[in-house]
Amino acid sequence: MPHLTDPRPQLTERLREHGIGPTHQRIEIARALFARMTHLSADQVLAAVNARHAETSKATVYNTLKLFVEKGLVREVIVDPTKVFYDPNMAPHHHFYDVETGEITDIEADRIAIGGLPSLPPGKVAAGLDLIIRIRSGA
Amino acid sequence: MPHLTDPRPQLTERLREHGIGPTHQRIEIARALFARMTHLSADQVLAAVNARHAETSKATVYNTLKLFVEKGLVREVIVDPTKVFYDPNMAPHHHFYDVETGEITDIEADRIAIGGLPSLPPGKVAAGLDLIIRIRSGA
DNA sequence: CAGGAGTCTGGACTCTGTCTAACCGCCCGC
DNA sequence: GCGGGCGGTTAGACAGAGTCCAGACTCCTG
Repeated sequence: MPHLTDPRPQLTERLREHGIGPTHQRIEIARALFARMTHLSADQVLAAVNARHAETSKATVYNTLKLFVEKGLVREVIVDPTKVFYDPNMAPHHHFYDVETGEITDIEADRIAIGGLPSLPPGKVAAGLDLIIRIRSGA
Repeated sequence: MPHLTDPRPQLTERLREHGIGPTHQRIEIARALFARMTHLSADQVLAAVNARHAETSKATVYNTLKLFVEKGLVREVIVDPTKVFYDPNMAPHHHFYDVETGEITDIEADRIAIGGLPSLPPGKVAAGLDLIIRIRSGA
């Protein structure tokens, strides 16, 4: 009975598509993000990777996450001043951020209409658009 | 010839309006923000205050900025994972963030139309809406 | 098998922000 | 005025995220 759903081949493929040489550590880090498909902070990724066999250093996790962002494999979500979250969902979308629990939830982009975007300062191009709706419990 | 534009009385007044007891340190911190009307990080505020006569400790600057945010005197802008910026402009508006220079620029709210905001998760209320457009130089 | 480029590692380090315990000063009741 | 209390301030130790560095490792190529 062969392993039915080993994700490593798909992950290797996906890394290659983005011009990232697949190494053991990079595959494990990609697995941590794409297996869960949730927003993880760098230290959550580190913990998830090391909870399995693969021992990986903090520096490698930080370097790799930065590389993934540069190569367009994941997206940075900056909502909490104390840590950065990494979002494996690259489809256009926005975020709810619960300021009490720290929970981040996706909002599909086509559920919000943003119109009349202003002209950019001269010589500048858009590098990203983040709409963050902060929420808390209450009446 | 009396001092024509000493801002301290206005600042004292403004602090009182927001239920903040005016102390020397708080007035100096408010002055640093409102004299410039730009986005400053906590350590920039600390440097600005201490560049004048007033010696003020790091803890007081952090405590005071947090107090100002609670009382609705200034607004936190979270765009850079390494530090929080404080924005004395409380009128509804959004932000450009230059990822290369770190510069933050205001966009008046009525220049952007955001429609069809999604329903919030049950039991939650909106606590703020931040639209950040990241820009960089380039073609 | 040797060389080299690229990758990984642990640990020291930096920096923003928090905490704590003592101190100060202002105001209020007497 | 005088004393006491309490909010505000302080310096410095501390915590946690992220960076840096020099050395070691891996894997590909010739």
